[in-house]
Amino acid sequence: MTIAPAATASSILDAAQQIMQAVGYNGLSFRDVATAVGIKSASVHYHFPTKGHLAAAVARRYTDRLVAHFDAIDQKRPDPRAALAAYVATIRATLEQDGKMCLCGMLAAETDAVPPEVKAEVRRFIDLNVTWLATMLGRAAGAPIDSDVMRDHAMALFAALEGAMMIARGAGDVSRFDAMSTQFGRIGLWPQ
Amino acid sequence: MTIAPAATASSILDAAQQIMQAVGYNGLSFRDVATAVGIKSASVHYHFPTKGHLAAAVARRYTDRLVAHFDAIDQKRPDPRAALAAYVATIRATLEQDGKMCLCGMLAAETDAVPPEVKAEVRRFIDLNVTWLATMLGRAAGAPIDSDVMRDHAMALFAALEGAMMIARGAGDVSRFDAMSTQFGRIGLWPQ
DNA sequence: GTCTATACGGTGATAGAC
DNA sequence: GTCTATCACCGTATAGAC
Repeated sequence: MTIAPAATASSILDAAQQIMQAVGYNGLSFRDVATAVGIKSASVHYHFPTKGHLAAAVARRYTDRLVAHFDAIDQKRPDPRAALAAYVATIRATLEQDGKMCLCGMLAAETDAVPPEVKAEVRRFIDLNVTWLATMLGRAAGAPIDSDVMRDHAMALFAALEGAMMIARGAGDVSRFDAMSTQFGRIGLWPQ
Repeated sequence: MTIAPAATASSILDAAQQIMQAVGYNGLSFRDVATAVGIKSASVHYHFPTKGHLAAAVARRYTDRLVAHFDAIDQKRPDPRAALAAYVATIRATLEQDGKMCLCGMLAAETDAVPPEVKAEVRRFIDLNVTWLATMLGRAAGAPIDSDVMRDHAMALFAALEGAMMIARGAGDVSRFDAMSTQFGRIGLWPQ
């Protein structure tokens, strides 16, 4: 009986994700991943044959974890306002972890440099966020969910938060994210 | 008398900017720039000794053009609402040009992979946008300009628009930018 | 200013030993 | 599963001819 069947693969995904959130798909290299894990680059190829496979696997796990996170929020926070606050807090935590970008925001910016498998995962990530946010906004408003306006509103909120991560990073001051998300709330981009 | 003293340098900047808006700093290579211009990579090095110099020059010109654009808007559109509408239209035009990112949004995402000279230019770009937007928002509101809240609001608006570019690209549907900017306006992120 | 030639490390990827 | 060895290529950068 194997205790950790895919421990190395998991470590590889961890390292690759961290690198991609810092320097993007183009900045990812098998050598750096291998060094971070403590193996050689050939061993990384054993687990993930190509860079496209590796990046897609990272993005897939990232999105799967988001789904699990949504489930947890839905269970713990029945109030849509509390759920949205928890969502924003999660994004903030990502940024605070050493000033990292959202993985899918980074890949969205790099879209033209990224293989199709990865692009598909980025779209899935965006869709899941928009759908969940639309549901929460709909509940908070008491309006029917999934209307076109709700989805547009949800996408606008999602994009605003992703943009705030990006600009806070670019400004070299992660704390500015808070100032921006406060404004989003104050203006009514999301209900509080 | 030289008619075009720096025609090649200018073409190099054009090509480098286009590439960076598509695939970022990490995706930029001297070879690709040289091919696009129709020269050899050694000739690119003659004009811009290192990649850092080249990228910083691209970013500097990009920001200088923004300043000129602001001056033009200020002259032609005394009404702050009209000025803001012109600003949003400019961003939209950037995105529609073959689905490209804002150069500085791209570099902001890539921040950890970018040399300090370039980072400084990105910060200048952000500051200029925030300052100008704060001025316009202040005028539109009739409130005193440059208050802290105005700057936070301006930065939130700027980040939201940058995020909308990024997510529209990632979603593979540039037209979604319009849906999002409409929402920003509807909600009151900027006065209309 | 632009070229050819070249140096030299990084990079994705594979073959084959252990 | 992981290693060593190797590959062909891409990348930045420089020297020196024209």
